[in-house]
Amino acid sequence: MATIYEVSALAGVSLSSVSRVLNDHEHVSKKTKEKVVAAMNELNYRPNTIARSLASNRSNSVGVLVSELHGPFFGAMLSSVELELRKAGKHAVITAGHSDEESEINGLDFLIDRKCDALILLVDAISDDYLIKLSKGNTPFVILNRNISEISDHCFYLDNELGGYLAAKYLIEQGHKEIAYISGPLTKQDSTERLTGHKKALAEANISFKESLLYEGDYLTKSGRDGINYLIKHKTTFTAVACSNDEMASGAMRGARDHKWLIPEQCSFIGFDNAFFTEYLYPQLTTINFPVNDMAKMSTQWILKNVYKQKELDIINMFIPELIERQSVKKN
Amino acid sequence: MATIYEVSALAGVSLSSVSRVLNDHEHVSKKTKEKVVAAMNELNYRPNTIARSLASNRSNSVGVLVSELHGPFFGAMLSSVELELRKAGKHAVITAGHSDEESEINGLDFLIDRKCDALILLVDAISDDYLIKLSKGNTPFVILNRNISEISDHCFYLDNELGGYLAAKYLIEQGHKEIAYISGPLTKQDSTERLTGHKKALAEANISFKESLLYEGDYLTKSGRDGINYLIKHKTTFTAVACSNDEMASGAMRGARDHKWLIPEQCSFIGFDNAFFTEYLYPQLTTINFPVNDMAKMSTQWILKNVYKQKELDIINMFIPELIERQSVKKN
DNA sequence: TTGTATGCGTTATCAT
DNA sequence: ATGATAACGCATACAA
Repeated sequence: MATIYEVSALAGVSLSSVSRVLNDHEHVSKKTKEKVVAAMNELNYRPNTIARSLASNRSNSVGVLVSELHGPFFGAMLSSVELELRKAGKHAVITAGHSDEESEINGLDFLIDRKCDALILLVDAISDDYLIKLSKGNTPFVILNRNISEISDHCFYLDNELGGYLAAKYLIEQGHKEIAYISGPLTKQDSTERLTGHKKALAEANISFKESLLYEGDYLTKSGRDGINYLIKHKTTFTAVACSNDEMASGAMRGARDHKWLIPEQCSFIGFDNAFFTEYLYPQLTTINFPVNDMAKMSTQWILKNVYKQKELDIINMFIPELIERQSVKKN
Repeated sequence: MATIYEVSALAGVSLSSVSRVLNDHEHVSKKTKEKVVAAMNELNYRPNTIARSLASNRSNSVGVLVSELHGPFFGAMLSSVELELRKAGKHAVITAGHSDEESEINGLDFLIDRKCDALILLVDAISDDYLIKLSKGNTPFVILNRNISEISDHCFYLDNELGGYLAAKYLIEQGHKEIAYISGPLTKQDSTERLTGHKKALAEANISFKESLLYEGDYLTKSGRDGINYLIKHKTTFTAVACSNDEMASGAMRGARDHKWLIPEQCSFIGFDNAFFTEYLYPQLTTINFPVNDMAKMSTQWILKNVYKQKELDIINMFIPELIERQSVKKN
């Protein structure tokens, strides 16, 4: 591997000059620039990014810390971020936190230690306080899917309450009064917000919320199935079930079908997120759209603007959910 | 940020001693080690990984280059790799190649430049030759989902031909003779292998393969739907359709249903991969199991063994697919 | 076992 | 506009 030394020797200029053309500095004569470029090509020179990072304290890469690497939601999110970053000539360094505090902090430290210029965080185990403290450090970051008021201009999230509200309201409009709810972990902000919205819609329609119709799942498909089984086993009656996300909704439909229920004739289902697979379910799942891609794009553009000074843009921190009407809900 | 200098000063020992305890060297007296550790704690010292990389030429991280960051297959794969790596105290640096040669090489260079100790590659645009040449370089790597004979001991892959064979054989056993086939891009090795297996099973049963029953998709859900529409539009007749992966199978089922077909009564479907969502489809999808997690785990263990000298293990390069019988195929 | 000195490949601060 | 030289923070032969 050729170094900057050899380039400078071959080009007959100083180290500094080589470094300058490398970094697109102004004030370099056309002539020397040409000599340097020629030498670089001849030597097939490739800058050592590690050495650059050490000397400059930056890396042209942004760290992404996400709860899990699989699942439709995270997948979509990672894809958008990486694409947007690469278009800007930056790289993503991706790591998983597994919703475990120690593990998340571990991943965070890794990214910071690797001198990422900025971070995109999608974490739920790390406390608000920790993040607020982190914001005083010197690695800028944005937070996805979570709103911390003290640093809310760095946060990008969905109006989850509105989403939960829209789902329930729609079911009610279709004539449903007995509505079961399969929730995500109630330790997570988005879960509780969605549930809050759900309750709000019920209240507006003068329908009382029954604890017996609530099941707390974990956002994974299987817990949707467990949820419906739980509800059936406890002999609760309901004509529709709202789910905190699409994966649980698909699990719930599967569970209902195991009991020979007809969907949506005997029971309606509504999901949340509008994951890619929802329109391939049968019946196609009515759900709430979560503009993940927009959110991911916006957050990386925030970084492009604030950290790399690359572009201007209007920042939107809160995104709006919308009802996607398909075929899993029936007029009652 | 405290440096090794300050630690050495506070501990009253030399730089080298600090460096030694940092790297768990033998031949360090208990006494000095204690002094150093104490100093580190007091200063809240955190080693600079970049400087370490520069000086040592390694990074304790392995690079992962994958075609896409989303999709059930890649998600499962990334998850397994990251988990296995972290258990071993190593980190994953993940990047996407988007099945585009320039982009893949770009990602590859990034990982190599970042001094990853090893690479895990799931790429399909980069040529065999390029990879063979790369194998002579000094960054060790493994290749997933692809077998290049010259470096086959670094390759981990499925017996795709067997998979395609098993799927078709099963359909034939159920009495199907007119079998449509929705394939992945025939430029990709796995696609052609699966198709080859399919044809082999047909041949064994003396059923001639009809080009008119073949549709070439792109592994995405939508192309499954497009495929079934194409087949219907061209008035081909068939009682079953085999798909190169589960996503296309789900799209195909959706398409068939749009035409009011009953599944599996009027038409049977079989997928490939056994993605997480297949048992939540309706009817539950009969498919071929691809042990992605095992493969991912094996490949990272190969690295743990060969690069980090961490563990012994028996290497398996080729993984075996199995039929997963569910409810989307009917006796004909 | 411990310490000294040098190198790793750049960037950045000065002069010139 | 260009060049010398000192960081950057650590690893590692080599010497002691």
